[in-house]
Amino acid sequence: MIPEYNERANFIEETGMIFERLGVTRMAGRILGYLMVSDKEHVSFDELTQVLQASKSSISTNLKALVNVEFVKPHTLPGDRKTYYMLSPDIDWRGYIIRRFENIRTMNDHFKKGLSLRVNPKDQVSKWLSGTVEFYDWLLKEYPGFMDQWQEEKKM
Amino acid sequence: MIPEYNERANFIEETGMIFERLGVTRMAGRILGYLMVSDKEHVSFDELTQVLQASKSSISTNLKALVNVEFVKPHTLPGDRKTYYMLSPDIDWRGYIIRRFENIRTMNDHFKKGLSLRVNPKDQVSKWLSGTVEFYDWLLKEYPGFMDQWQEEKKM
DNA sequence: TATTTTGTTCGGCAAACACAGAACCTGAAA
DNA sequence: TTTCAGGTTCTGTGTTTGCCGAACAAAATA
Repeated sequence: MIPEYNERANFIEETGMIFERLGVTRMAGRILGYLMVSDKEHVSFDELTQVLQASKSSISTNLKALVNVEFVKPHTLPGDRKTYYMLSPDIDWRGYIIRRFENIRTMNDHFKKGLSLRVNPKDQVSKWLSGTVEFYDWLLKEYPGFMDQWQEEKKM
Repeated sequence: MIPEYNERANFIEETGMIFERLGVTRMAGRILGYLMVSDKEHVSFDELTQVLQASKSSISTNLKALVNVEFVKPHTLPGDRKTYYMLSPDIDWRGYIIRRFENIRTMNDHFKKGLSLRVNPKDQVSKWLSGTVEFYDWLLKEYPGFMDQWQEEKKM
């Protein structure tokens, strides 16, 4: 049973909304959405402008951004001047998680700095800060090992 | 050695920038920054407007938002009409991490939906999608147990 | 009752940003 | 050497958003 046109269209728009909420542009999300539900292995620039009904400039800009963060991979063919695009087959969602943990590292380092600026290292706020730092230090130390378990389990 | 005025001022601005990048307003970040380095246990509304040189409206709005997400806790004193504010002593950073994982759940559910819309469940994109879903399913199942180890280790 | 304190809320402005359209570029083909 | 295909970059515009100031509570005080 072939999915309805509207189901796909909805999916694309939803992808737009989801990624927009994550701080990416709506259009970039739509591109990803289309790449996910298109049954072609790779899609041309022109097809994107048409199916998403967007301007070339918007597609161009967002596509470049997606290629930059390696979510999308350009694909070329001999004797064809066009560039085609596909979901990067090696998007590393594990790496994506790791990058998010790095945000936490930034935050944790900042907390340490805050702690160092406090006069009384034993008052309520200081205690709170050091408790937080303690937890994050633990988390940042342990999470790579935790994530490695995935590889282990897959081998079995 | 008492920290320089400027070190604290810098810290506050940096906190603003960090939280802004996380999608919170700069002003909310500054409030948190000040609460972290102020040596008072709790801080009045008025003090915030003065030290951050911001309007009452901005402080009011951002403070309410921070109280709403339970990063900041209001504190009142008998015989005092003012409300004081402090870092919520039980900000749950573990819970914060968990909430971020919920974003991943949304994404993962969306990927499953995308997968269901594909005609050929064995082509490249489908494989990529199912690989991703597999990893995220694993992650979402296992991470609470992983995080619980923190409680265990602390008990020892 | 009038005034002050302690905020909240509303209207508006300025900056940021996503997108569109058009001008522009580059390399192949005619 | 023009023309065209395939994009990219620049400029303008509508929308969103953070912040401010001013108007507006509400409750204590005078």
